[in-house]
Amino acid sequence: MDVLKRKSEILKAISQPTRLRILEILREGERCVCDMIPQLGEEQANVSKHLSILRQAGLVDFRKNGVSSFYRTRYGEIYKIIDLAEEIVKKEVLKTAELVKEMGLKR
Amino acid sequence: MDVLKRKSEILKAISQPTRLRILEILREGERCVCDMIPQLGEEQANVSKHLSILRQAGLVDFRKNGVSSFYRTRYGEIYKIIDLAEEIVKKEVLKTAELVKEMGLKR
DNA sequence: TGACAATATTACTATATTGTAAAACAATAT
DNA sequence: ATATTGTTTTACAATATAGTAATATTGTCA
Repeated sequence: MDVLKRKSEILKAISQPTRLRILEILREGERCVCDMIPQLGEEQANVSKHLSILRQAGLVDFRKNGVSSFYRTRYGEIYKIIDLAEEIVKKEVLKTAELVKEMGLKR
Repeated sequence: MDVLKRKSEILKAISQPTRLRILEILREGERCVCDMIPQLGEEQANVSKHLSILRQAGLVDFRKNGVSSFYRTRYGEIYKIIDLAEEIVKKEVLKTAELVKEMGLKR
């Protein structure tokens, strides 16, 4: 097994916008697909496909109860990763704000 | 600006195997493109393109010195993200190892 | 100036990804 | 048995991405 490729797969699976939103929902704990669909406002088939990508990437577990499927995240690290990405965004915003401030002063 | 989209962009930029390798080289500090190419064993044009993707994603800074370009990482968070992905891989390996052990005992 | 070296860009092809629509499944209710 | 509900899978079209080859750009040096 190639660790590099595996790391790439994991990060790629996390990186897609709809999947980020799914993971955000699962941050709270186990959730039924039927609950995710309205929250996401995406086609049911689309949600299902993104869930299957997260499954294939080994990032989520799921169990079936009757006709319903319940998903949950497998690794807390996923959220640490997402939060770090958010920190980068925050830093960017901060940098831009400072730049604006500087430009303002120089008028 | 859409934070979700930006997070997605950042993680996607990091997730590609060749770019992960580039970022691994830059972990040590600023590096010249001319040093990266032989280390990566990839086409010059390909390396250049991946660097431009990292630039566009705002993850690296670069400066020119004569004909050479020197790149460096902009955010330490990038490496925290990569290391967390590696932790997930390690956990997976551990799980598999335990499974193998269990199966071994049950023979 | 002209040649060379390092890097970036463009053009192109092959492959992957996303979203949607339609069909298939499986569990439950009628 | 048939219908219904929740979910997954398949098929397809549009778009994005990665890699390679060729070309352009820029700085340096003879």
